[in-house]
Order: sequence, then C-alpha cells, then structure tokens
Amino acid sequence: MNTIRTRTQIIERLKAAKLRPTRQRLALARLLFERGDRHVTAEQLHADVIAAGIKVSLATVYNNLHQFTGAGLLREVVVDSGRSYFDTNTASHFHFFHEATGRLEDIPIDDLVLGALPQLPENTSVKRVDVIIRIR
Amino acid sequence: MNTIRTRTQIIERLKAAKLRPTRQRLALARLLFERGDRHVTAEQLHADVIAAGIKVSLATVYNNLHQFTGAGLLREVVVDSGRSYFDTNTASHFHFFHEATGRLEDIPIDDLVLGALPQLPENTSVKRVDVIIRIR
DNA sequence: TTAAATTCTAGAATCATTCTAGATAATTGA
DNA sequence: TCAATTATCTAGAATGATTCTAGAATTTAA
Repeated sequence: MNTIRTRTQIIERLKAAKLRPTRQRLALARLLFERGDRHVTAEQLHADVIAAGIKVSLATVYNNLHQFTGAGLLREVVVDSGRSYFDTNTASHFHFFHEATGRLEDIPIDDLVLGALPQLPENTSVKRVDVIIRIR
Repeated sequence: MNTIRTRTQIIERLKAAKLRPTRQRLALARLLFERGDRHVTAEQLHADVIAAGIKVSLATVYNNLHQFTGAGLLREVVVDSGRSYFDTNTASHFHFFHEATGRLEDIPIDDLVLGALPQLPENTSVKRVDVIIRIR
C-alpha cells in the first residue's frame, strides 16, 4: 500500500482505465496516487489541486473522482450523510472515523476479524462489507 | 424488539425524554414505535404521517427525528451520502443494505461475529461500530 | 386562566452534488 | 502534420436533502 508511483506509471494506469491523461486528470491522479493511502473529499482534493497551481473546476474533480471509482482506482467510503469520501486503498479493509475532525483512518487488515457472513436474503449477493469504528 | 407499545406507553417514553407529547410528535412516535423495528428516512416518515391524516411539516419531522435520536430512542444509520436513515432498533446490531431498493434490513445480533476491536488511536474511545453488508 | 416555555410551520437559505451546453484539448488516421 | 472525431473541461444553473428563520400556535405549570 506504500506504493510511490512515478508520473509515467500513473499515465499508464490512466490509459489502462481508458481515461485520457489530460492536464487536469493527471494532476488529480498524482495528488491521489503518488504518495501513500489517502482519504479525500471532493472539496479537499479541489483545494489541493488549486494549491498545486493547476486550474481545475470543482465539477471536473467530481467527474474524475467518479471515473476513478468506476475504474476501480478509488473506493467510495460512506461515513457521513452529507459528503462523500474517496479512498485510494481499494483493497478490502476497514476504517476508524474520527467524529471530531472528520478524518478517516485505515485499520490494518489483520487487526479486525470479521466472522463468517450471515445468510443473505434470497437472490442477493454481497457487493461490499463496510466496517466503520466511530471514535472521538 | 417486537415491542408493540400502547399509546400510553409512548407518551411515557416521550415524557421520560423530556419531550412534550404534542399532536405531531405523538403521531410520529406512534408510527415509529408502535410496530416492530423500522428504518425510515425523513421523507418516508413524512409521507406516512400525512397518509395517516395528520398535518405535519417536513421541518417538524426532521426536528423530531433529531430529538428522538438525541434522546436515544432512535439511531441514525449512514449508508448513503445523500440521505439519512433512522432505525428504531437502538440495540447494537448490524445491517444489510439493499442497494437496488435503498432498503435497510437488520442482521440478527448473533448472525455476525465481530472479533476483538483493534487498538484505538491515542486518546480516543469508541462511539459506535457500524457494519453494513451491501447487497444487490 | 394566564404567563412562560416549547413546538410548529412555511418558506427562504444552505450545502454538496449533478447537470447543461458550449469551449477546449487529446487522439486518430490519412 | 493536419484535420476530423471524440473526450474532456468549464462556469453557472439546477437539484435534492437538510437546516434555518421568525412569527404563530400549542402545551405546561402555577
């Protein structure tokens, strides 16, 4: 998970996802994927990219967050009705949510064991299991 | 959890929570607590109370859902950034979330075992643990 | 019954997000 | 390299859930 990716690797990732490496998309992808795991909201990422000196509209940030999620490069985490968080760690894992600060933190996979899943309702399959430990 | 409460019991519950049993609040409380467990959004509950022939504004539904939650009579469940669900079952338990329909379903407590919680970050305590199995 | 306190309400305001439609940029194939 | 095609970007409007506002109505306690 500590993957530090180069610019070139990121461009490859985008191409593999059939997403053109435009100036805006590349800037967003670098902010998201060049360093370790991140949990961001659209607003936060928009502020980051602006701070990095690249002109990108908020709509574009939303578009790209959704495109990345659709391509499996991000995972949406629902902890707060009101805003969405996106997690660069797409492997199966759980979260601490700091209620006071709104910060999300990964729980190392082995640190929390989930027993066998219960029997599912008829004709359904699991899309995903979310575990959030809300702390303060 | 199959508590069928009488009108009088509900009034007592409200008084215990220091909430006046007004016409509107009582109507909402009866819809929520007279039958078994329910998972509702503000819009759904508003539609229900109107259908029951009582005139209540949407703002009042929101006010009361929050007051009930503050009093521990309801629990807010976050499954969807965009709208809030309120659960009349305040005991510790987990949920199935039907992504196609937006319906929440309780998982019987013993049907899913969560291992020991991981070590918490410094100076924090657990407020709540949410487990949501997203199915479709 | 009355005053004080709470609650209710319609409508405006807010906030995150999505939509619109025209402008710009990236890619493709000759 | 150069259009032509296609994807992408953008500002600003629109949306949808929720909260706020401030005045009216109701409830309670004495």
